[in-house]
Amino acid sequence: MPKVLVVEDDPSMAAALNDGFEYEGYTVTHAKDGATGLRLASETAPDLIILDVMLPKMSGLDVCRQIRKDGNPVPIIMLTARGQEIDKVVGLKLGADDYVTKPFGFMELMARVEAILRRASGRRAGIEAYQFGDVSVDFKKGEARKKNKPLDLSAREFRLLQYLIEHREEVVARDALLDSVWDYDSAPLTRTVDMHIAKLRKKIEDDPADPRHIVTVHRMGYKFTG
Amino acid sequence: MPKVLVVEDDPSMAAALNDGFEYEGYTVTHAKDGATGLRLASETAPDLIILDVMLPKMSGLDVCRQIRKDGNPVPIIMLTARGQEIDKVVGLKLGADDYVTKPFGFMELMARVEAILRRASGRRAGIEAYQFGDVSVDFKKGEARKKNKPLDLSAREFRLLQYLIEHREEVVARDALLDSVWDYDSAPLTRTVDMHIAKLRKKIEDDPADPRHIVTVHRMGYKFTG
DNA sequence: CGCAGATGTAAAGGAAACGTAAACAGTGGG
DNA sequence: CCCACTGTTTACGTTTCCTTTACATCTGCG
Repeated sequence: MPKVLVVEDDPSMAAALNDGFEYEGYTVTHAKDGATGLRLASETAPDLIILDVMLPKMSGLDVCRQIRKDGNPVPIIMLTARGQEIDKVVGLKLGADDYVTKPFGFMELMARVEAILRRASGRRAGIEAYQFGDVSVDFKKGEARKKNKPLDLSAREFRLLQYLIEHREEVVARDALLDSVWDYDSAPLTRTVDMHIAKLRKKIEDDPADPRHIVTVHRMGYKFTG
Repeated sequence: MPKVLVVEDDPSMAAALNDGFEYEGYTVTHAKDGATGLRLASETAPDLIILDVMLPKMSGLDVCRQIRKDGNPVPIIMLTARGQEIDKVVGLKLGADDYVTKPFGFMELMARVEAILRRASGRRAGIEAYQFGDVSVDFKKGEARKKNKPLDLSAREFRLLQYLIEHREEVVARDALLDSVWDYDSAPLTRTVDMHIAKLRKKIEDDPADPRHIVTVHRMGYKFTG
């Protein structure tokens, strides 16, 4: 049962996060300003910190910077208002692990939280079956369906999809895929990955030209969202 | 390593259960709606089903009822939200084995799971006999028949067929077969497996050129479907 | 807008996997 | 020793699908 520290000055937002996380089984600690957040970050040793960028007095960026300065590697997710996109780069540079732009759905936040906690705990699922949208995949049986109709996936496509799902909500680099799905000793000099991504999209996406599940992150790789 | 099927539409709850069970060493399959849950319940033959009562379209109660209607005696634990206490009686009447009210601690759930699995631990061992289509096999006696006529299977063919049947509906890799049916320390550099598959097909399939029971999954292995 | 690098995607060889027959090898019985 | 039987390897034709290539399109940036 992970502990979450929410640093947020807006009472209604704080209450919403509190309720949401508690419903999901997390233990929540709440700080209304940066100084308190900083203190609780070291005192309560949370597994994760949700940090609003806009805070009275001490900004979330300062809090983040100070936490890292103290040598605390706890995962941090930043909340930014729309139009503060600049903060993305700055925040990530300062040591945040992810950021979410307000307004956001709680599900979206939870997806990131889970991805980050999964990453932090180093546990990889080894998923045997998965379902997203109208697609279901059973890796053990080597079967996939969309709208309950069989999908004809090749072996490579299965492995690629499995890897993406096991790293869902994370950006996966091409050479990471070449490493794991193929057995290349690193060599991003081929377009093979892109090729297979395209084939996969054609099979599992409703509109392959506007993919919802396998999205490309320019200059970084691909990300599965399901 | 028992298999658990989680039927839950809420992604974060599903993820929490998934992580928890995997941490405890269980193999987890996940369905996001009742129809999929129903299908996976029969296809993956889980040792236990965690079933949310509140599901889109088909309610957990309906899923439970249908599973029992299909004659599947798998233990089922229902998840109900607080205030749905009525469901307890209904659920248990419909054939659920236990129920847990949300929110709940994972420890509490695990205690019930273990209790139920201990109770239902009439674990299935190595298969002794099996029947599919017009073929029947008795591994204990070492006898096989097709259309009621004796089939002449060699010892190796028996072991191969037994392994395939014990893993029916799953894709079995060649090196897994070499490991289990032969005693090779892994070395897919031989065509022996393919050879024996061909021989088996010639004996048990109606049309060996278009096999229905032992199908090949390109680049992955073979799959028995009975 | 225009450029450079990155990505989408269709088409085309070509490599790898597979089915199968036939040769080869080991074993036990008469 | 020969034979029957089983299991393994080899060889080759066929099928599958992986990779490469080529070009169109897009993105980020000045």
